[in-house]
Amino acid sequence: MDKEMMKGNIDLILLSLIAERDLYGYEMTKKLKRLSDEAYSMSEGTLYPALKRMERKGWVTSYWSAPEGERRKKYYTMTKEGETELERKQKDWASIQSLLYKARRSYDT
Amino acid sequence: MDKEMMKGNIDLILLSLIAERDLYGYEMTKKLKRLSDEAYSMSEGTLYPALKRMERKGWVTSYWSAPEGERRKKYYTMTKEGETELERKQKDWASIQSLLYKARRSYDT
DNA sequence: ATATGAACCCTTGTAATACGATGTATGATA
DNA sequence: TATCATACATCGTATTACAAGGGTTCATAT
Repeated sequence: MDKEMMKGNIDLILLSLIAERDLYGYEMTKKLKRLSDEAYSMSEGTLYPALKRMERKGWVTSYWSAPEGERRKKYYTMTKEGETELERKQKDWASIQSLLYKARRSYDT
Repeated sequence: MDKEMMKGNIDLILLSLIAERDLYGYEMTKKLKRLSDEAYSMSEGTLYPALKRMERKGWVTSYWSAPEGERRKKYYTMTKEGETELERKQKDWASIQSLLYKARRSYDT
């Protein structure tokens, strides 16, 4: 997978995951790898700053889990603002897709 | 349109346009604006460096047009390498789309 | 004549980003 | 006890998109 193409799409991907259910960071990397059939590995140097950024923007919030005998995990959950932003990004994605479609058929225009 | 989301997609968009037929830079901005129903304006500060970059990578080549009585225009045309790269980027785009699709249905996984 | 604006090309500076490298700690397993 | 997977985090580097600015040419309006 072209890493340059992930630029700008990282947030959309993470928001899509978190919208389904609360996840912790490390779990996201594993899940993305599995969902992409091992094609894409999000580096932790990408993931954790991205989560911080999204929290700062108010799209997600986090909480620590502390069950007995388990390792601590920091879970992320969506906010209303995050849902709004996700919808916005989904629309943008669709717009770019439409633009690409038209570009491939624009010889005479 | 979210400008952060354009990152990494600029090259794909431009390659898609140039693959259809040779274009000059200024023409590309007008065409993109029209194809997007005025929603997206690619700034010239984005366009020209992008074209230079792609030429440096061997994806496109350029030539000046010099018809009588017309302004000079710098046209860009695809190379074999550019076609290969376009196909690669189209596959990457499809992969991300598939990943997004799966992410939205991954509650139990 | 000349002012204006559109068409056309380009560069520079800034902020944001993705990621490799690196660090730390804990729990399980060999 | 050594090692590996799990889990969180930061820093430095290269790359990027874009606003702002600069320049030329041509047509049209004043």
